[in-house]
Amino acid sequence: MNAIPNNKLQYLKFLSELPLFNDIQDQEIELLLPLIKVINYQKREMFFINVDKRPGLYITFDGQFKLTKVNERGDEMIIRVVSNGEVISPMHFSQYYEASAEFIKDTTLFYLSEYTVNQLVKDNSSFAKNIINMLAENIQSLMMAAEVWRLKNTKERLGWFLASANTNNLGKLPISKSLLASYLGMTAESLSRALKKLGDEGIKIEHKMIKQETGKELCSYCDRVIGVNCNLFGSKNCPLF
Amino acid sequence: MNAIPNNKLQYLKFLSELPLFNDIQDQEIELLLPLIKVINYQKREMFFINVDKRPGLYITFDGQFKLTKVNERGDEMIIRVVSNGEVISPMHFSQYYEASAEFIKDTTLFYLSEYTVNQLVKDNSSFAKNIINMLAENIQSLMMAAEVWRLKNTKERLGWFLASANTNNLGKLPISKSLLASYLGMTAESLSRALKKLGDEGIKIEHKMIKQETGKELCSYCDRVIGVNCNLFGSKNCPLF
DNA sequence: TAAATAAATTGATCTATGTCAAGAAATACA
DNA sequence: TGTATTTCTTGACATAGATCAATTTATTTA
Repeated sequence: MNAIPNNKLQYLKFLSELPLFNDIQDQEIELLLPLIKVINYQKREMFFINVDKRPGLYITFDGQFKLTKVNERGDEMIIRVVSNGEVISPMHFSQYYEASAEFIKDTTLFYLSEYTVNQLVKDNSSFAKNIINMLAENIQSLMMAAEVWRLKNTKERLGWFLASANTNNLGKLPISKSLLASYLGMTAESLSRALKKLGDEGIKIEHKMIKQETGKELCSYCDRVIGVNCNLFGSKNCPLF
Repeated sequence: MNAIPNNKLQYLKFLSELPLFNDIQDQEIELLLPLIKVINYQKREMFFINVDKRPGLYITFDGQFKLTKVNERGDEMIIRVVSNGEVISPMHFSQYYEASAEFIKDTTLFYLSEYTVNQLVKDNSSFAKNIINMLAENIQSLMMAAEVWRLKNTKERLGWFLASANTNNLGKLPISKSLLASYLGMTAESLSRALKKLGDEGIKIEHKMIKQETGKELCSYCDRVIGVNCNLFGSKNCPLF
C-alpha cells in the first residue's frame, strides 16, 4: 500500500489509455502519479465499503472483484463485477451506503483520494467530463440490470448476458457460471436449466467460450444498448433495425 | 414550448434553490434563462426517450411523471418517479437506450439542450460538481432499488418504501397504491396483502397518510441511507446505531 | 497423476408471488 | 348528491424459480 514506485512508464501508459483520462495530457497524469496509492489484494480477500473506509476512487489495474450487498438472511446480490481498467468510486455513493468488495482474482488497485478527485474535477474540465461519463455509464448499466432482473425470465436473462459477452468480450465468458448465476439473480441450478433450453436453440458454452450454431441465434436476445459493438449492428443483417 | 417569458422572477427563485445550481450566482442563472425551454404536458400524456428525441436535461418545475421500460410481453417496469424539483438527464443515457415518460399529473418541464449543459460543465466547475452529485444520487437510488427488488420480499419492500416516505415526505404517500405496487415490482394484489401483514405490526395507511401505532414500527424497515433525514437518526433511540 | 476439493447438473419437491375473477371502497363526474 | 368509473381488496388457483439432495464433471493441489 504505497505510492507508485518505478513501474512509472507502464502505469502511465495504462492510465493514459483509460476513458477516465481522455483528453488529459501525459504530463498531467505524471504529476498525479505520486498521489496514487497502489493496493494489492489476494483472491478471496474482501473489504467493506462504508463511512469509515477510504471513500475515494479505485481504478482496477489488474484483476477482478465483485461489489456485493448482503441482507440479514445472508442472501447476496452482486451489484457489479469490476475487471481490468474499470473504475469504481465509493466517494460517489451515499455516505451511509454499505457494500462489500470480494476479490475473484489477485488484484491490483490504484486509489485516488476524494480530495484528489475533487481537485481534478475543479481544475480540469476534461477530467470533470470523464467523471461524468463514467457515472453516466454506471447509471446506464444499473438501469439495464434492473430491466434484466425485472422484465426477463431466467432464459432471457442468460441469453441477454451471453449476447452481450459475445460481442463485448469476443465470445469468452468473463466469469464462472456460478458467479454468473448470482450476477443474473438466479441460482446455479436455474442457470443450468436455462442453459439447456438455450442449447435447444443452438446456443452453447464450451470451455468458457460461447458457441452458436449459425452465429445468429443470440441476436434474438440482443438489444441496441449491448449491441452497439456488434459488427452486424445497424446492418441489414441486424434484426434490431 | 417556448423560451422562458415573464415569470422570470418565479423561475429564477425556483432554479436558484435547486441542488443543480448550488454555488451558482443568480446572475449566471439569469443568463441561462433564454436558453431554457418550458414544456407543458398533460396528465396521461407520454413521450418516448430515444436516439431521435431531445437528449438533453429536464428539470421538473411542477408535476410528476414516471420513467418506464416495457418489454415485448407488455410488462412494465418503473425506473423512477420524478417529482417537483427533480432532474432527469437522458443526455447521460446510452444513445440507444429507449425508455418512456408518462405523466401522472399535469406537468411543466424546463429543458436544457445537451450543448448548453456541456458548455456549463466546461465553463463552470460548480455546475460540473452539481451534475456529478446529481448523477451520483441517481446511482445511489438505482443501487438501492436493485437491492430492494432483489433481496427483500413484498412485505419488506413495502415497509422499506413506507419508512422512506415517512421521513422524507412527512408521512404522506406521494403516489397511488397501484403505482406504488408497480414501482416496487409487485402486483396491486400483493401490495394489498403485504399491507395487511404490516397492519398486524401496527403500520397502516389511512387517507394516503402513513400511520404507526407507537411511531417506531417502521424503524425495523429503515436503513442508514433512507434514514439520514429521520429525526431519530443517530440518536440513542435509533435502532440503526 | 491421483486424490481432494469445488463447480455444475439433474430430479423431486416447495413456496412466494403472479393471475384471474368477483366484490367493496374510494374518487370523479354530471 | 347520486351515479359512474376507477382503485383496492379478497379468495381460489397456477407457476417460475428456489431449495434440497444426489451425482457427475472439472479444477486444484499434493
